[in-house]
Amino acid sequence: MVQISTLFIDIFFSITMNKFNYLVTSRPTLRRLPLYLRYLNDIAVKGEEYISSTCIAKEFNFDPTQVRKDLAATGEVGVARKGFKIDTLTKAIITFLGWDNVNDAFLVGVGNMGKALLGYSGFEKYGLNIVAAFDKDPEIVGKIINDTKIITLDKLPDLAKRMQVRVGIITVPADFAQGVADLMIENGIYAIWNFAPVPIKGPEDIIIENVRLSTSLAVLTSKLEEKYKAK
Amino acid sequence: MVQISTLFIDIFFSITMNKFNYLVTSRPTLRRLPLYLRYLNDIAVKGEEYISSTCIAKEFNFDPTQVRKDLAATGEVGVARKGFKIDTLTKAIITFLGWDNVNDAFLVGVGNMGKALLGYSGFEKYGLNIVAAFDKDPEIVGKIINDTKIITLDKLPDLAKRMQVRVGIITVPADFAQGVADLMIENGIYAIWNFAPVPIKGPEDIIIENVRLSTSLAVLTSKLEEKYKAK
DNA sequence: TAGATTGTTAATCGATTAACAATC
DNA sequence: TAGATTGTTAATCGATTAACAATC
Repeated sequence: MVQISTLFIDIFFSITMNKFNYLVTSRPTLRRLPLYLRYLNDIAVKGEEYISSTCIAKEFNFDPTQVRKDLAATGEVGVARKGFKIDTLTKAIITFLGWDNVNDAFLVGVGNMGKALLGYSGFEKYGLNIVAAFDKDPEIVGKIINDTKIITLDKLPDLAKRMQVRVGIITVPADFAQGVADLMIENGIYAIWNFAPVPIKGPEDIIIENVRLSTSLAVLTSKLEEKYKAK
Repeated sequence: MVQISTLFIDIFFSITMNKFNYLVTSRPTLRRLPLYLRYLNDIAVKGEEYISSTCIAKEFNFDPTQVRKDLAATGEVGVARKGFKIDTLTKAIITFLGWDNVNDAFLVGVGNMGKALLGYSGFEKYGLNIVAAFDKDPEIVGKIINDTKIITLDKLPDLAKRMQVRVGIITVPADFAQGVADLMIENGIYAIWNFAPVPIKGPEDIIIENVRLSTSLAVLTSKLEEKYKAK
């Protein structure tokens, strides 16, 4: 399988093409919360008990008010003069993001990107548990990568239904992405994390996150352009 | 090397931590342009000569005015009643994004993610040419992946200076990311595409794009949460 | 008490959308 | 000409930032 070409024609920003957009929390906030979480982890190690919004804001060059508003979204309340209790705040963010509810996930496409994702054992931290990986290539089927067995794609429908899997990860080449997505949706998967370089589409009630590298690259290269011009 | 753990603790949205922010064009526009580009490619194949903003907007569920404003940023002008000439518009976007100026790039960290990036041969399309890859692991050094030779990291300073490389791609584990970034910056690299799960920092004039998966995942999982709650 | 920090309301800023005259 | 589409100006919308009283 020519897996990798899949991945990087396009990546780096998630746009949900669907109108499943009744997000209570704004996207910017949702994007910042994981940043805070990592920072909280860093400082928790140092033995601190409280952290102020001012302090978090400084770390990321954000506005303290913005940080407080973001944190308010999680329901956590701070203490005047002290700030936020690190351990409960951490838990609040994790709960808010749904990272304490583990979701079983299927991954389809065991190319380079698929392998990279399988190799990463930290997804549980984010509430994602890849229970099976699928591919069409008989060379790969049957192998075990990072404790995950590679299964032939034909078995996905049956397994998805029996295991009640809700999340699908797509790491196949562009041409197959929509087909795999359709197959997933047909079989009860309703949240799709798409790493293929084409955005996939689905019914409005399906949650789709398209990962794009090209978007990231566009920001980088256009800044480079401006820098060249400035010289 | 435990490469993969690097990658996916965190990804999926690019935040430049630096204040190198005199972007003439807004980030939202910059993120949409690559989408248009892909769409233009799709329809160019069908033999159309002109495309209207209305039509592009429909494809992405955007507002036609927004599309026109985005396209205006590239300097391309449309024709009333017809729309935009597909081939010149395509070129205008590519030029605007700087994707026609090929930048030589170094990649550091040949783990799963590094390999995935090396395996993807389409970066030239985005103005990126990975000329060398570096790693510390003697097992990998000397091997050739997708026509790119893996070189020992010690040689980076010398080569970066001699080859005048400006762009660095970081695909090492979290703990090494900042160190690699510092090494790059010391040796004249001033644009860094960081795939490590920790944001890297640098002087204000250094262009840094941090790729985060966790951000993408946060949007996905929080939507899942809301969906569960709704039920 | 004094003062840092919270939570909240109001002001600002920027991006999206609406309105519309000009064009081909 | 008629009418779809452009480019642009104005209105709206939403997110960020400022201001500040309440708190510990």
